[in-house]
Amino acid sequence: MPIGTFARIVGLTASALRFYDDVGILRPERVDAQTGYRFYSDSQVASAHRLSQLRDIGMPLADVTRFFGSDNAESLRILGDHMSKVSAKTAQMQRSAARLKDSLGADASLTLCSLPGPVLASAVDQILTAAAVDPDFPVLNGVRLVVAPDSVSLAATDRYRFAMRTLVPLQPASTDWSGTVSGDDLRNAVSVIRRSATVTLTAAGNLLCLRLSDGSVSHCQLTDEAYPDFQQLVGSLATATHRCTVDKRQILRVLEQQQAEHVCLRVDSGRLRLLRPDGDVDLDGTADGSELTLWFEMTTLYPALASAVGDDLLLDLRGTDQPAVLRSADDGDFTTIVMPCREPAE
Amino acid sequence: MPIGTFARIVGLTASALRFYDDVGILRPERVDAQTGYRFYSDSQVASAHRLSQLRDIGMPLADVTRFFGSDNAESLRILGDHMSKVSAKTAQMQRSAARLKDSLGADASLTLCSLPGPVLASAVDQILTAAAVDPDFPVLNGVRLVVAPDSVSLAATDRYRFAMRTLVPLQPASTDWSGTVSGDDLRNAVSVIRRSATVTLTAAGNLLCLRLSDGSVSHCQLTDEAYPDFQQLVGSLATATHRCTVDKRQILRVLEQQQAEHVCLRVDSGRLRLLRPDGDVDLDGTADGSELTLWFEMTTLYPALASAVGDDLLLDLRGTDQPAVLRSADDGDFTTIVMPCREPAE
DNA sequence: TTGCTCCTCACGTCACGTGAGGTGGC
DNA sequence: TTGCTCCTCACGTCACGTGAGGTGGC
Repeated sequence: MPIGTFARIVGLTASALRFYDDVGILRPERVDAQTGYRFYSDSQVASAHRLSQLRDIGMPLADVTRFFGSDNAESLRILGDHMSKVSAKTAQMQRSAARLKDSLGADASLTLCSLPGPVLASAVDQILTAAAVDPDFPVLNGVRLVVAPDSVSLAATDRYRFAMRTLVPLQPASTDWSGTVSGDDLRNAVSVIRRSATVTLTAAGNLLCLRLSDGSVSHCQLTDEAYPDFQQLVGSLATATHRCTVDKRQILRVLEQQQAEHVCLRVDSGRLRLLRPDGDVDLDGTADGSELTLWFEMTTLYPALASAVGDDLLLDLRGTDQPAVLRSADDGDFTTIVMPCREPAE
Repeated sequence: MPIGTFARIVGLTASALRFYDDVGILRPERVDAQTGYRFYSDSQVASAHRLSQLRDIGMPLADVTRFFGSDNAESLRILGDHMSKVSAKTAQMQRSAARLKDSLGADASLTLCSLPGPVLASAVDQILTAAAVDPDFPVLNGVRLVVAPDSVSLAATDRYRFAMRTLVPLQPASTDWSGTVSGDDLRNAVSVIRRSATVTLTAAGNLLCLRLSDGSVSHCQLTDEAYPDFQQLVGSLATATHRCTVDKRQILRVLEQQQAEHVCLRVDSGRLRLLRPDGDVDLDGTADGSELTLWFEMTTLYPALASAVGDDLLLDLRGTDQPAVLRSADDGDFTTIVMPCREPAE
């Protein structure tokens, strides 16, 4: 096939293919002696496609040549080495950028509050389990931070689950403030946050600055996009129709052994049961209300239970199309709202 | 000052400075008409240094020009936009690399085990709190993975704290296997792991492949560097001299309110107490053994307690220079070993 | 004849780095 | 006189992209 057709198939430009011919990385199978036309064969599609992918990830042509000259294991090593370099470089750049942001943002920044680093890190870990990873909703990748004089709350949602944690600042804050923090930036910062005795949060422009005990500063981007109004969401919940208590350890243990993608809970004569094809399980605890069968996604319910605080949990239900609320039996600082799903078809 | 001196001070090369002069980005304060010698002033050091930093993070000169022509807030925006682009590009590259690795590593891979995604994700979250972030010990940034026929264990340590979690695979595994997984890669993968009903682990060369329910695959680099022999560490612990029970919620609550970098625990007449300058706190629970005063780093002890499973914890002590062991009172699948520290000087 | 693909060859890109050949000050 | 810094100017780098000017097949 001629160069244009080949180029479209493998995702390279004709000019790139001519260049690869010149430098000898990918020679056409046949060159017409008369016209100089290059012709490629079907069997060259695979390697040209791979070449295209290697260039997409920025591998230099010298390494690409080595890659094609090596066996599978060695090629994997070359690829891994390259990506390590890429990661190291971006990590380095992110640190430099953080220092720069710090020196720029030092003035005109607003001090929000101080928290013990390990406490904030645990809270961020808890909350981030509920943040979305959907590239279509970048806002939901973020964490909502609301600072009031005597509380700091973190919230995140992926539209199926909503999690909210409240912390008490070391000193009462002097301002009210709220913003949406980049979840990726926060995830990157959490390791160093955990290793700092205290962390002071300041806001400067579209940056949240985290000042650590050793004087260094981490930065997280803030976004201007509107975050769903979760305070209204929480406030507008209907009264629960079913109140259950759940033993966290037991239900987690049962869920850990099951492979199904959906979980079926049933309220029946004062008890909560987990329905499974290979045998139902009676759960410890109590359940008020009429008979009710609810389905949840395993990937929504398990993280909600696992990140909850304490062994005794309260689960408030409102029917099959209303949110369920999960919280600690004796502690209100971490709350999760979970949406049931439809009964799976099969 | 002449170009060479200036170059050394601001971290740029003389050749780069000549180029910046030519294109008009950074003009020397004075140019000798006779010799063409460039002379820079002290007042140019700051902006040249900033220019150097901007180039280090790969900002194009066109954006650098805008940066210097804008006010503080606008400069921060330009910087943030640039870093967003950088992050987006590396994320894209990492996804492409993952696909490539997958297509290469598909053959010759060894299936290790399958686990529910949310369960694995929670375990990884727990474990990663104990992994180091020290660039001097890159191995300790990793997570040790040990697969046996009927157990999968994850372990990590930063030399002050050691955490180990055991999971039960969905089907008994057919092999014994162990390796050290990149903590960064695992941290990046944990969000998608949590959203997959099941995850199948396979090893191919120096890669751990995580195959998700939707057919997609995430990859984590494995390292060949030797990981500390933690099984020997655990096996060689002396018998505990003090056995305490601790109410996790209570001790966390107390620690969350304190600002100090160190925590002092004291065993005394059958009780465990937390000594604080502003008043000691008697902790609920029991404590066997003679009088003993132990110090811990807040950044070591708090994450150990916060990631522990269950409300009732067992704390085994062995004196001031021996590791303490923390685990759930009725559950052995998550254990943390914590090193006490010296009494702080002040 | 028109429109399309293909060719070669020279030059541009981006942000400098590298020499060659020469000068100025201690 | 020697060694050092500085100068200009041309060319190289890396992986192509762009356009000019021209050809070949339907």
